[in-house]
Amino acid sequence: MPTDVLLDRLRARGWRVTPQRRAVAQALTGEHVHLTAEQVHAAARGIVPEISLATVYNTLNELVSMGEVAELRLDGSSSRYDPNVGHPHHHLVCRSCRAVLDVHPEGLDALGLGGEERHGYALDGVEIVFRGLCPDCTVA
Amino acid sequence: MPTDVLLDRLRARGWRVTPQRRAVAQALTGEHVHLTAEQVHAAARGIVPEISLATVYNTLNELVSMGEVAELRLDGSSSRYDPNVGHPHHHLVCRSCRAVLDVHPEGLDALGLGGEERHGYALDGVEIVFRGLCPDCTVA
DNA sequence: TTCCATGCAAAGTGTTTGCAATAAT
DNA sequence: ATTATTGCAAACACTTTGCATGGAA
Repeated sequence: MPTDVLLDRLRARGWRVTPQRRAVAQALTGEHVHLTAEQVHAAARGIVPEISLATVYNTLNELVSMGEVAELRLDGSSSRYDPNVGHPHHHLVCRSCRAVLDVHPEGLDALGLGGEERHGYALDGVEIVFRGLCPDCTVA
Repeated sequence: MPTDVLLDRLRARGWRVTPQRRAVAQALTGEHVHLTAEQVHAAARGIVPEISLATVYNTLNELVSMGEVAELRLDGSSSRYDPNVGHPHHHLVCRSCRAVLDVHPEGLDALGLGGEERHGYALDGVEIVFRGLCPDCTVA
């Protein structure tokens, strides 16, 4: 059974654990976490002051391609990183301050967003992106 | 009553119409159109060879802030531009070749994607982004 | 001891901007 | 004639990469 602790999962995959990587993993812990690379860097520097931004990017990219972290391009110029891949969810973004919250699928009624899961937001738009393989790519 | 022709709507708003802008508007015509700025540039150069990429970007940004075109950040590094704002819709993206299709809301059953609207894709993921104002920003 | 991860700095993208020349109204 | 738009090139922000050093296993 897979542990719930990111670092253990990574170690199990033969990841070489370094202080820098531990710091990045630590920054990416919790719910409603959607940090930019810059923000991860800032948080990680609080633990390992000499960590470079390049290392943060390298680490984030690995985590994403391992499927341990999701990369979100919600808007703006930079990607956000969401560690909460174990429990599928969607996102609620404030048009003004850009605050991002997780919304859980059970909270969806049809395509609206019911009580609790609306988190008090005044909704004015929904964007849905379906992913998959197109007919051509399914053959190949 | 608002015309269906983009250029007429723009003129009605007091837009100064130039050959370059006409070319951009023309490139952004049709359904299932989700071009990158580079692609719009290429298409527009077919009509006005001397149009610069900067002008394409300037024009696209105006169209977006006028609400006449939607900017999509589906994945990859660059934005895509979708002129089909009159008829709200969602998107279907191929993980392999990145083909993008419009899917119409009526085609959604719950959060799946029914027959016709599945366009033959083998689905393996859905991302939903809700937009609105958070409680703090609603007050302000 | 082996090999991988790190930091740095340079290079790369995609996008934006300042400015003088030009064209739409 | 007036004022906005254009093209160019430089500037920008974010991200990636090459390479020598250092550290994890």
